[in-house]
Amino acid sequence: MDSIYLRDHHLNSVSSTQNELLQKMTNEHLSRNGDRTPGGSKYKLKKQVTEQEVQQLRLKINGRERKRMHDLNLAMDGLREVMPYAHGPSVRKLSKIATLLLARNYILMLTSSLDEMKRLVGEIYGGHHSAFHCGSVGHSGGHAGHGVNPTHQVHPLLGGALSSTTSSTLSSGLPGLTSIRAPHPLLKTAPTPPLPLGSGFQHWAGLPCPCTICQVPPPPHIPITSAGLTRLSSENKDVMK
DNA sequence: TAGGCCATCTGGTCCT
DNA sequence: AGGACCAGATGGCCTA
Repeated sequence: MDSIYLRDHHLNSVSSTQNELLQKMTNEHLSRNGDRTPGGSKYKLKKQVTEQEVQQLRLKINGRERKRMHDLNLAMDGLREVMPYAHGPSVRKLSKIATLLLARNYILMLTSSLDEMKRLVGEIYGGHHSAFHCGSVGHSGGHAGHGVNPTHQVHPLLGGALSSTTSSTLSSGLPGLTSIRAPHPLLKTAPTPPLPLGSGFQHWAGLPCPCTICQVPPPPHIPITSAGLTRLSSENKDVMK
């Protein structure tokens, strides 16, 4: 298909400056297509070579672009996997735009949940950090996942709270909550019911934390409005039946 | 059948 | 110079 597509639709309009060779060969190709006058044997030989080289170069570039898009799609699939949405063969996968918008809302929801958790911790422990059940207080190392650090010092979600000495910053409400619903025009659809958690979505990556903090029921699930999910929603209805 | 979504090709631009 | 990235164009597939 590639070669056919190349010949029939694009090669005649090639004027690329991707590199000098391609441009030079393209010009020769254009001039050849322009009048189609048969040239001498010397020209014919050069013409054939350049045409092959143009095609090879074009295929090479196309292949790179294809691979790049495939990698992008793989990353998108990886994002879909961690999204709190129903997975499965019978469920249509999220579109790209829906995945990105849903991911944004999900991050905002997690951020607000984190702030709420910080606030609760601040209220419960009131600054008596030494009595914190999770052991010694210290920096957990930023993005280290829960359970990754064998020392298990400070719960990752609480790092910022414990580092703060005042509860004023902790009780600053839920700044991100109001922005959960993205103002994206695609989100004009009616609010969707709470999205079902995917089978792969588990609290703390499937490792139940013994901390009492983690025993606190999670905040009410914020409905994640999804954009352009009308088709998906209808499919889910069928799945739910 | 129209519209949405996607894959692919392509030319241009920027970066290393 | 070569590769990465981006946006436009195009055509196919699917659904309402």
